[in-house]
Amino acid sequence: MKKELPKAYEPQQYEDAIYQRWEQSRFFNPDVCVKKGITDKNTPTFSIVLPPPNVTGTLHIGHAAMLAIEDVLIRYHRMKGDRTLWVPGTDHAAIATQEKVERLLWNEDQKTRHDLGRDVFLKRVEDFAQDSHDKIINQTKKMGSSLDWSREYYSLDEKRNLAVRKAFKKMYDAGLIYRGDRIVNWDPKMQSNVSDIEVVRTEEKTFFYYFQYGPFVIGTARPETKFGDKYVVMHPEDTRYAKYKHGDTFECEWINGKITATIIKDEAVDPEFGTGVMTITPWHDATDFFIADRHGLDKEQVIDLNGNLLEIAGEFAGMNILEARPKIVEKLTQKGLVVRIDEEYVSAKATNSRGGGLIEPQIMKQWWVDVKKKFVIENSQMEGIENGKEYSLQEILQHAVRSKQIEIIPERFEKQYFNWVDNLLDWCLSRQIWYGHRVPAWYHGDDVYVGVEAPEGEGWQQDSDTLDTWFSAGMFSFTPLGGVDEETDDLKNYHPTSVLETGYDILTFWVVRMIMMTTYLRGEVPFRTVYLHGLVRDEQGRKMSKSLDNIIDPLDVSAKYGTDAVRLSLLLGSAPGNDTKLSDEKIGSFRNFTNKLWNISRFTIGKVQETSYKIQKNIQLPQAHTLADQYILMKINHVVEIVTGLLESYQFSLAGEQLRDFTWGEFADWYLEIAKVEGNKSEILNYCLNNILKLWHPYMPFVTEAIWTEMYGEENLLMVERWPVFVETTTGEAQAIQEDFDTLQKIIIKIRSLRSDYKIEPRKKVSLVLNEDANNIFLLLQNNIDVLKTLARLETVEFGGKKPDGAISFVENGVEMYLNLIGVLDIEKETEHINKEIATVEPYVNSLEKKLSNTEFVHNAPAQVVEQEKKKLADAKEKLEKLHTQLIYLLTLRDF
RNA sequence: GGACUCAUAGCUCAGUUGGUUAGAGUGCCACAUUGACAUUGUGGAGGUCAGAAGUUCGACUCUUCUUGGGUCCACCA
Repeated sequence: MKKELPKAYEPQQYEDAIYQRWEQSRFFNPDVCVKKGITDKNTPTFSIVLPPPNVTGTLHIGHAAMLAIEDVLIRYHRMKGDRTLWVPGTDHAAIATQEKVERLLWNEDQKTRHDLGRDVFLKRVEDFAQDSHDKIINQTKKMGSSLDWSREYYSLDEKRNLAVRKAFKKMYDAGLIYRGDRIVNWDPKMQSNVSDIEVVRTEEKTFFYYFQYGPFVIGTARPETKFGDKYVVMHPEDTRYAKYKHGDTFECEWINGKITATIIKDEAVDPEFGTGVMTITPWHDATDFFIADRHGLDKEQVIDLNGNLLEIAGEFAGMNILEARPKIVEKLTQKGLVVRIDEEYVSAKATNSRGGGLIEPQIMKQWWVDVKKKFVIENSQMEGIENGKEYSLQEILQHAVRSKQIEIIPERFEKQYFNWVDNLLDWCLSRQIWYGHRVPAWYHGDDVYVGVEAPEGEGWQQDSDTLDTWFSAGMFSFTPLGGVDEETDDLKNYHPTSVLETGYDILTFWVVRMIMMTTYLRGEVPFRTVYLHGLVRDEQGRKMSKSLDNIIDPLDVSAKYGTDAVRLSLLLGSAPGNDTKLSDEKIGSFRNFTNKLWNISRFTIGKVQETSYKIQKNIQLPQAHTLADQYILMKINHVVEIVTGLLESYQFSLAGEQLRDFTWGEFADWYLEIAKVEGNKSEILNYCLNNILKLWHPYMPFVTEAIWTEMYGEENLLMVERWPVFVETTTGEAQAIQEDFDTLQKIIIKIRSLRSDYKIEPRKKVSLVLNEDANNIFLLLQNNIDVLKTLARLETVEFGGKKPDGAISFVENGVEMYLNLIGVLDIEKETEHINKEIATVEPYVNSLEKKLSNTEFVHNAPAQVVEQEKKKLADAKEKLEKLHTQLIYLLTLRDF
């Protein structure tokens, strides 16, 4: 016989040891499960590749939410018997990690990466990354994540690097990757180009200047770019400027003397904005760049890569642009060319989301993915994409989701997906940072060689640029399982993966790129389902950030409340794709529930051990002896069905709430209380607890495993037990049980409520009398008389009696009942009570009568609904009648 | 400028093809507590479902508009 469990669950005493047992079992690896006969090798597979956390530090609570959701899916599928694989990894996060280390380097040593040189700097980044990696892995394990560590990968390791080089070469050979001069987002601070989605725009108040430019007045927020402006552009339909013709030239006085300007008509100009006329700076503005491109105009560089003015600026050459701006305006003022200045102008300032450098557009040679170029596909396994036909990457992206070969949950994010994909622009791949995969291109004179390996011969030099981190990330559905052009068992078994679970904030960064890269390289989708979760915010709904000091560290709260409580607080009370608010209080309330489950188990096990019954692990549906037994067995079966359905449809919050309501509300508050009365329930208690632990395991792996160990010993792991199976029953039977139990519950609650209203001491027992028309529930109450008496604290129950003097009446299921409260009945109070109840029932009856007398309702509504309403009316009327009788009785009493 | 999303009890949220006297958790109030449960139990108060119009026999649910939060996209100099 085992020892009694401790009174309270202390997570710290169990969690680490349990995780170790899981790891030592090696059951996180599906191959081991098959080998040990736990999983059948012919069952379906279920696979997830963990979105690899960036090695930029430690995990935040958002990662913990991601781990919790994925672990629920994984543990559920593993228990269901699927060959279940969850692959861990970490991401080098090129730009983010380099920026972080550069910042540290500057703060600690006041040095830049250039002071150290490429090799030394990279060593420093790698050390930092390694340190981050180790912390992240520890945290991930602490959260209970059942990841297959034998398959762990790093986005910058040798295998992933080979995949990057192969993919690049393949796409280059197909003409999908090209090198070209385009306008890019240059960050002078980081000395790198960044992609459009890495740029954030914030509104900022600036001055907006109106300058005289020949016969025109032009507006600009950036006078420092205007040196080279020699084209003046207006809308072709703008009647104000109809007399000027496209291509006309004129001479005018400008910043550094006379220039010749050319008139250009282009629809990109908004006649409503400013004066409807502008000059363009194609080298430093994207709009201007495209205008210049359309008309074949000259492009001249004005600002260098450090943000300083070039020779073209004359006396301002070498000056930083921000320093030069007021001086240029001053000079133009002296020349009488400033018309006016709008000081309240709001413009969108572009900054690098990593590091915050001010973006200065520049024309530069970079590597790009051409998303619109058609290519002949040869490896397609996708429906609707035929081999030998031509498609562009963009078309395949559209098709994959439109044809539902990839399902996005919640569905509304499909709109965001298409909004992005339909307007897709070429993807700029190259970055001038050092940390990351190198562009696999080599130069020798004017020759460019793109390949997996460096070319033979002297004098070749590798491109110094690195690749956008999302280029390698775009292959993460398959590179952890096998390489490009390589068929491994893992790829055969686990790819496409079942679901990509990630935050909605990286739908465009990552999800789109994964679909693009994988459909091209493998001819199949990377995953079947995309499940997007929301962001975790603080209790006031703000984003968590260091500056607000509102960060909740998963390790802190895990130590304080236990990992299971943290997981529950992240899983419950949130909807897919919606942000959730988290607070200490919320986690605390789930810690309470964890402890409740512990005590439920403690009591249940104790109860069973009082009898000669021996606890079983594999237990069939037991025989019910009482209504309560029938009820709880029916209920647990029902919960299995509901929870399984909700998990299958990714409704983690609802599934958890259903389980909690069942466990706390039905099982603990009712069934266990009844079990104390009825006794002799070892088998059913064993059955219930067994199933409850299994159902909770995906949500609360530690406490359930700890209890399981107490019940069945160290040699059994709940983690690989079989998920409960829903048993088909006749619905009529279940409904009858439900109705009977409902009636019993309602009577007990009513009596408790009356006792509370009349301030009857909990210890004091009272008597219940049911009048003579109690036939319909006579048997029900007779059969459950002990339960009724104990839970409602009744001395006696008398059937078919008359109303005792001084008793209060109530109606339940059409039966009038009297609670004998001799000496405590307060006529005034009771009158008030009844009146209050009448006041709620009367309008209800009226509304039902009105509804049913409405012939349109009776004709148009389905017969079933009409019947339902009729029954409601009959019940309510009966109740109202009895309330009136009671009221009259009270009035006669008062008259005495 | 184009979209998306949210608005239900003090707080956090359910409410899935339109038919409920609108629910839960938490907080609050009252009572109880050697009892599996420091972290418990029982009971209670608390909502014109943001506002307006429409469709319908019937709207928290569908449509349109308004108001107020949040988010994404976009080359307004």
